[in-house]
Amino acid sequence: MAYAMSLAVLADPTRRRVFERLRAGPRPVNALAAGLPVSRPAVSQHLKALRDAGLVNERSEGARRIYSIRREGLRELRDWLDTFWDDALTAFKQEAEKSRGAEK
Amino acid sequence: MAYAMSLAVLADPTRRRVFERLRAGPRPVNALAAGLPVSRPAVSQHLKALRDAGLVNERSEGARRIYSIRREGLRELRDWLDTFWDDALTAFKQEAEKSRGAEK
DNA sequence: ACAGGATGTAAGTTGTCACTTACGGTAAGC
DNA sequence: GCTTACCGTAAGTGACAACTTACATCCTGT
Repeated sequence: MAYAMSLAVLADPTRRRVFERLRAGPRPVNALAAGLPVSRPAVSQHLKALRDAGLVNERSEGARRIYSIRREGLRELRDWLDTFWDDALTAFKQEAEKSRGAEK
Repeated sequence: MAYAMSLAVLADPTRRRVFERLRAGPRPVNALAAGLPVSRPAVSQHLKALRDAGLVNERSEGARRIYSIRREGLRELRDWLDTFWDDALTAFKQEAEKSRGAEK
């Protein structure tokens, strides 16, 4: 059920840009917001959403909050996508298709 | 860039339910809309969105329009997800982390 | 040709959400 | 202590998108 939240959270372009920036390594909010066309509070809100979805980790370092990618949070979404490649399912689908008749 | 559209399209719960129903095989709009808490036109609109994103195929069979999953449409999203597991990237990230010292 | 079923599309409404500004809190430096 | 930087949160606003109803279109029987 968590893959639904991952999809919803990653669907927003700005939020996705923040998430992708974290691929280069852990970053404080300042660095994540720099250069983006939105305000820093907006980035904070996006980070909260990412955190609630389990997609990022948060760690305090003095006055800074360091965010980093949490790969585990992506696993459910990945698994869900894989269900569309499942062999048994594909076989069933092809069989149903074949026994159907003609196309177009 | 197509993975962005896939994310946006699959983020909607109702649209995702329609898409998941197609796992059982090709279906006409009628069958897809049956039992859903929304009207049939709503399902039609969702199918258009899925089609524009390349996630489903459409085939005419008499008066019916038969929709089916198009797995190719999911590949970019799948590849994008994989970039977060990429080994070379992880190595780079760990190295950058190690040789850090100064940031900002 | 007409009726009925199946589907796409137009137009309008409403809720949600991403954004902004303003403010509060904490940590580090002078 | 005071100031400044860093960050989260509250409140309000505007745009978009998912939905509805109504209508247009195409196909199939009779």
